[in-house]
Amino acid sequence: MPRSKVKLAYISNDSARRTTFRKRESGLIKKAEEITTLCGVEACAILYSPYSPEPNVWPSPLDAQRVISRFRNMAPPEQNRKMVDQQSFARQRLEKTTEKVTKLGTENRHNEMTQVMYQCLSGRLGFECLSIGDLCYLSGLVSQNLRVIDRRLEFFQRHHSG
Amino acid sequence: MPRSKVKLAYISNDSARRTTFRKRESGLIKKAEEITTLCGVEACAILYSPYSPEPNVWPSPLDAQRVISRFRNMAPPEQNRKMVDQQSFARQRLEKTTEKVTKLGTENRHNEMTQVMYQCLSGRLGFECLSIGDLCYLSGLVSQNLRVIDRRLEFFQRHHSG
DNA sequence: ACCTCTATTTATAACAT
DNA sequence: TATGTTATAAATAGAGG
Repeated sequence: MPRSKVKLAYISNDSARRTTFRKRESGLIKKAEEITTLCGVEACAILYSPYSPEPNVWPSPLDAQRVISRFRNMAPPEQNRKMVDQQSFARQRLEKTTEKVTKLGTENRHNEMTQVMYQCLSGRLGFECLSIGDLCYLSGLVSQNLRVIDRRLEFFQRHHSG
Repeated sequence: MPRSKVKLAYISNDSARRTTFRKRESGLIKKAEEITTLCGVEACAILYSPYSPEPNVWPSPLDAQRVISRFRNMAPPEQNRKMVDQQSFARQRLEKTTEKVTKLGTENRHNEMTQVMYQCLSGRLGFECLSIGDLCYLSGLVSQNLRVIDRRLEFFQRHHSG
């Protein structure tokens, strides 16, 4: 918006679009950081772009997943209970669905966290983007895997020398 | 930041914090809209606050869930295949976990979309925040439910008159 | 393609209503 | 407490290296 006012439309020039994206991406993340700090609220942002194989997930993949999970597992609205009788059949279906999603979501969440952990271990995500809590979880997972690997190594060594 | 430069720290004054949140919330969403329009990228933002019972989900709950699903179902990294032999056991566990999450995620996603649809139908989410694609999906779901309700009504009417 | 440097536009803190 | 106004800080488009 400096130098000249820009029309709010897709930038067709490839390099200009990339430059604008990089600048505005950091600006957006900065604003997100500021609002959480200033107002003490929870937030997350996910930015996909063709300029990076990975999405930019703020504040961290794990924190984002926690915020997302909260969104996904929201309880069904009180209002549903006040629905007119003709809708009771539909409401029952909602309650069944919601229950199923909540159950499945809880199960799924652990798998997701495990997946993110593996992404960190494989170097696709930097440790520096993880919070203290995330790092504790990671530490536990690493210990578990180390025990498995140690047993495996022990087996190979015994087999080799025996 | 105008009138005076503000320190980046939690605002202890309740009403000032609320005011700042409202202003910055709209600013952040505007910036998110701009970057997607200008650069043609996908993005989503979720803002939780004590000022609203529902989180502010941008661009819409359904679109956000699509972006999130893409994040959750990312394929395991190529690098894993290059891991040293001692780690192969751990890698196999990762592949199994990832496969399971992907399968579960696909199943779960449909339930999530259904859940959001019900939230819209119950008035907890405004239709105006849904995109054209979301509205088409919603339209189909409404039609389905109408058929069920019609059948139910027909049954009651027959029972009453018979 | 990526910095640095402005000229401007935009966002917004404090004030006013 | 919400909404409107304004002075100032911050973000950023385009230029130059």
